[in-house]
Amino acid sequence: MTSFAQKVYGIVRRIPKGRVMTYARVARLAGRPRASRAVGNVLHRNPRSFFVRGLAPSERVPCHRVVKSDGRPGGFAPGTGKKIALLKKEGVLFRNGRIAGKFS
DNA sequence: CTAATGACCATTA
DNA sequence: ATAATGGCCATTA
Repeated sequence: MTSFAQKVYGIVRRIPKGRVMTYARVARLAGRPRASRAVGNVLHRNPRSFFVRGLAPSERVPCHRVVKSDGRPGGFAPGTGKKIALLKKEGVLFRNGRIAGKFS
C-alpha cells in the first residue's frame, strides 16, 4: 500500500451516503492537485468496495461516490450500471445520465 | 532504468 | 450542446 493510496482511501472513506465527490477534488485533498487520473487508478483496484462481502460498513471504501467533473458517473470495476444503481439507492438524483445538482 | 496504462481534466473547436 | 486533443501522474510491467 503506497502513501498516495492511503491518502486517497482515507479521503474517500469519509464521503457520506448520498453525496458525491469528483476525482479532481479527491486529488486536491490528497495534496496532488493534478493527479485526478492517478486517483482513478487507485480506486480501480480498491480492495474494499461495496461489492466486497463480509466487511463492516466503517471499513468499506465507498468508491462509487467518486464521479467525474462533468457530472457523468465515471468508471466502476463491477460495471458503471452498478455504480449508478448504488448511487440511486442512496438518494443521488440523475438527470439524463448526469448527476443532478452541484458538486465539486 | 524506461514504457505503458488508465474508474481523469480543462481547453478548444 | 458534443467531440477531439493534449496534458497529467501514480502505479506497474
